[in-house]
Amino acid sequence: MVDWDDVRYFLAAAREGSVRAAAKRLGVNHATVLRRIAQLEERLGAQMFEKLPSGYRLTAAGEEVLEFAHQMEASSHLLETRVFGRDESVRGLLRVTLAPPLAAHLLMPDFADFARLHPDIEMDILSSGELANLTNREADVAIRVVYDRKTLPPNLHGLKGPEVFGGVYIARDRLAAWRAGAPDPIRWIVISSHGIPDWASAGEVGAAGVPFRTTDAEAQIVAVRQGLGMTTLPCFVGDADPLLARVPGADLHMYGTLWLLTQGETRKTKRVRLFTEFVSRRLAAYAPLLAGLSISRD
Amino acid sequence: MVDWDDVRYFLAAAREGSVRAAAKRLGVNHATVLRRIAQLEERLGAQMFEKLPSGYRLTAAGEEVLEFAHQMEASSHLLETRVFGRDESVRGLLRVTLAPPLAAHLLMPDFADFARLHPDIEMDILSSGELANLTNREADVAIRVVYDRKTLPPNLHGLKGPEVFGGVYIARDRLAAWRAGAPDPIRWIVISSHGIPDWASAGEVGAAGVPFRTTDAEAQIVAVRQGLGMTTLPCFVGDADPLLARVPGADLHMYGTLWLLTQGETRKTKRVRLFTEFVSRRLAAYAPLLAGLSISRD
DNA sequence: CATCGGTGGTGCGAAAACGATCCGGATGGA
DNA sequence: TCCATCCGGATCGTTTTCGCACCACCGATG
Repeated sequence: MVDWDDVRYFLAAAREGSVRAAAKRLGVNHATVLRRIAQLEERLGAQMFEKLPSGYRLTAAGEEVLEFAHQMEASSHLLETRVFGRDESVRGLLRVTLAPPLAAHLLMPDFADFARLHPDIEMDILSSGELANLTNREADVAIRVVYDRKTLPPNLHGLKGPEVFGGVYIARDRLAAWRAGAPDPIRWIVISSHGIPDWASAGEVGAAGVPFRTTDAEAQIVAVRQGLGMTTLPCFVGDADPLLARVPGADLHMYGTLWLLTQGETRKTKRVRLFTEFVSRRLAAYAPLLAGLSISRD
Repeated sequence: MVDWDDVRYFLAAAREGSVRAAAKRLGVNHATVLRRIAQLEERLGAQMFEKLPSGYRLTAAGEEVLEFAHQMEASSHLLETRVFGRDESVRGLLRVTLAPPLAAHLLMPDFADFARLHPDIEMDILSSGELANLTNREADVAIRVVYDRKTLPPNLHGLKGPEVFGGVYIARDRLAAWRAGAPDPIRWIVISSHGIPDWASAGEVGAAGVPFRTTDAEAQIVAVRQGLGMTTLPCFVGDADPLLARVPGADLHMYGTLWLLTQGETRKTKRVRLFTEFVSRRLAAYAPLLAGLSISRD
């Protein structure tokens, strides 16, 4: 008899394209994936993959099997969401996925409040950066900034939040030094994968020199605080930071609209309802900050 | 993450209504089913069953889960049949040789199952009695009862199966009549070429009169059913026959060990591997019956 | 040409799952 | 009533599985 769980390993390997990547995603050792796939191939009596030096590639047989593996996965997800949706108790696990800056600079205190308010809810904040998939039951609630509503997955239920604006920021003392006539060039600080948004202009302060690149948002913010230059930041980050100031003359720009996303059955759960309503209220209170209206321009 | 294979155990328990029956069907220990279901319930965070003294009954949550478990099973079946149907090398002839009683009284339903599972395999059951020679390519697979392992041909690849025991049997109503004091002598029924095995004693029932001889095993069994006397039979024949009973006081005796024998090149072919693995699993499930443990001694 | 990060594959010791076995209790007949 | 036969559950060695540390190999990169 085929071990159904082997199909899960097969599916991961088929998605990731290599045994090691699949193992990383599954949170197990790559040798385990290797063995489970070998076992599945043995029990099915057919090769699912071509074992290339560059990784695993599906054979024709594997392609056909993949279709039914997806079916099994879909049923498995339905099974889990169904039983989760039945759970009306406040106790239990609640997994929230959101962008790291939202967690670190805005909502973490509110999450803490919520956790104190409901000690029986085990909270799991997934802000590693990857978009957790609600349909795959990797999270129960997603908080995302969406620019075009049409890009929202149609199977998710969305609760609309405030709009998010961003601006161009620089360290306060750096700005003062520039006004005092300091000659050092002011550089653009950008996240490597992003580049300089086309809407960002340097305002009255001219940017010069080569860009300074960081890999993540936190390093970017620290770099700006150090006075290396200026960068684009969401207003709720820049305006809330006492060490930063907006670059005069630089315009704000709408990043998008915040959405609280929930999925199918889990939406009915009491703890999901409690959480979304709680966060929705807090977000409404943050609306001016998010829109960049919390400070007067200078 | 939920272990998909746990769903398989859940499904079996839901179908059978008890952990032990599910374990029997799955061919595992009942403690295993117990653990897997407990694990599934823990990971889903909900009870699937009411644990009644009379067995497991599905809860409302379990009923809902059952539907998707069925979906997973259906996908799993499709997955397996697809990969089997895809495998061109499964087509072809498969010749199996085994002793007639094994075919007639034990394995024929399993052969039928295998044939239904693999409609493209043309099966040839050689149970005429003569020992087909694997080395001479008269058969692809041999199922034999071997007493001394050293008598196995060294060039054959053997897959060891359960041990086979035999006992002394008599018709139930004949036994009852004897207990009631019927004066008719109880005769030994033997196959002409065999005689009475030296390990066979009449137990509490004394044997009298001349032996009754038959030429083949089927006639021997029919004769015993008619109440002519008692005879030695493999337990999987005698215990499975509702008209027969063991002679009280007569001991069991080991006939030997079942072996699944394959030869050289044919062993590598898919249909041979499929068949041997299939039969091996079935044989493992028959182990208690073959060992004479399927009924309590009387 | 050396290095470095990626791949699949392989032994070995630790850890988890398993099977065998026993137990207490419910249940249905003799 | 007593006994046999189910049931779920707990315990205890044993087997299987897993994670870890390696290895060889390939390709890109400096």
